[in-house]
Amino acid sequence: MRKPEVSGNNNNNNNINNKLRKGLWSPEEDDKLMNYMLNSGQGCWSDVARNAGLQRCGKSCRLRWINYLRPDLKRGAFSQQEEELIIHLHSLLGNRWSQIAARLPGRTDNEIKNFWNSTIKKRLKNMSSNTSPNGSESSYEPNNRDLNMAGFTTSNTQDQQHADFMPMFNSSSQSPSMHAMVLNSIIDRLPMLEHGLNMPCSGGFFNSTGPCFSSSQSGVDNKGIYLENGGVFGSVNIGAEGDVYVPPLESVSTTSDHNLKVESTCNTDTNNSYFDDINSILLNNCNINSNNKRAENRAGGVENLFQEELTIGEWDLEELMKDVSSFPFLDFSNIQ
DNA sequence: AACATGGGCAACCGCCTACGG
DNA sequence: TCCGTAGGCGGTTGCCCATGT
Repeated sequence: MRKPEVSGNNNNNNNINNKLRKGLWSPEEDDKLMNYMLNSGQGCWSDVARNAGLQRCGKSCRLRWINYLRPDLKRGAFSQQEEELIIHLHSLLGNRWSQIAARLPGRTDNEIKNFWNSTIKKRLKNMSSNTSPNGSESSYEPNNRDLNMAGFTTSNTQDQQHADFMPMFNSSSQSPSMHAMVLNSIIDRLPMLEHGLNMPCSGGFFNSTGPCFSSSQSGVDNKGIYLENGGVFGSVNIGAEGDVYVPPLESVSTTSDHNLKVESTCNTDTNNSYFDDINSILLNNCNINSNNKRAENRAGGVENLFQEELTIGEWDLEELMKDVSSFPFLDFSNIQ
């Protein structure tokens, strides 16, 4: 965070640029940007800044909108399910925060990045040091190896299968374009969380079925505030008092026509989905009610995890490419 | 009560890419 | 083909606040 300030070191002769503000956004600025975006929709961000009467650069407006003002933001603490999915996705994608964020509706890349750096990384590091006293402390970067160190041990076979999958990201023999194609294909098939009350329906994500950014409060109809203005997104989950409603994440599912389908209730006491088991390991010694059944199922759950990835790894490229375009995943790049 | 410390997170920075002229 | 501009993204900074001493 930074104190609001007026940028005075700009050599640009443009008067506007000379008075660009930096630092924290005031409520008035937020109002201006919010009103402009709701009324006019998004155009060129520098135009947004200018037309909204903001003495901010376009980038700053974009960031403020994406990370704070966007009505579909969930905010609040990350649920366990979200946390587990982040860990899982990070193990596959690394620091591709935007890709990870695309699988967690209502979460921003910045938010996830911060969460990872402040919470998960620290936790994994602690567990790493606990599990392997001789482990090196320097240049720590949680990855699959760290997850293994932290208890994600698998049979040799499955480990190898997992390893067989991951080199797709590392192979130096692939051309960059092929590399990107394969990566994007796989990324597009990763599981994503859905809003508990906004399950994908006929029109895709963010359609209006749940308590939304209701017309009674916002003056926009529930067809989606930006859909009409250029297809930004449909209605969103905002709580009754304007608070962001954090719906229970009932399930993780990648909709009907996908091979990859993971269902998991968000209950730390139930079932042995792999998310639950990851959690039981990562949150080892934490205050989670783990029953005996869960303990017994840990190993099996981890196997499930890698079995899941094995399933991904077994898809052939043709099949991947065939289905890529059919995915209804929310792509925030389309709304910016 | 005062001060020190560390965590959380909003915002900025710099680089890269896409795109239009 | 080159160049300028805007958008996108990951890394980093620095302030606020809770907690500890």
